[in-house]
Amino acid sequence: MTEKRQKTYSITDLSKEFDITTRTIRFYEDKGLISPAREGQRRIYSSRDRVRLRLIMRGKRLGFALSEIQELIDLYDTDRSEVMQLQVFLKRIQSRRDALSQQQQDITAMLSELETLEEQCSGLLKQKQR
DNA sequence: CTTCTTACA
DNA sequence: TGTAAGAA
Repeated sequence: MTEKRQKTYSITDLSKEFDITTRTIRFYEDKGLISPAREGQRRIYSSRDRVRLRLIMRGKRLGFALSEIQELIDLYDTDRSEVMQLQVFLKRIQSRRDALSQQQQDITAMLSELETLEEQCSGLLKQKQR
């Protein structure tokens, strides 16, 4: 009596919910990130697919590559111990953080260079105007 | 009217 | 990823 009324969604339902186009959803499917059921040609998305899409969007926000997200998802439904899943996830987080830190340093360096260059230019201009 | 595939930008 | 085209 505890039927899990498996709610299903059309591709447009999900596209609206996540503010993405149906093209994007099919794109992710091509990449193997999601595998919705089919009713003939139509794609039928389960609540499980919906969760996956949610994970994909989160990964995207954090700047992870689709390939990285895919790996995490594959692990998620393969190794249920979740240990390996977390280990890989930690690595991803670390490398992402390293990359951002590097960018932050690069930006700081560039701002500094621009500042000195600006000073030199304005100084040179004042000389010529005298 | 909604979704699908395929091809091209 | 967006867009367009033709079929279902």
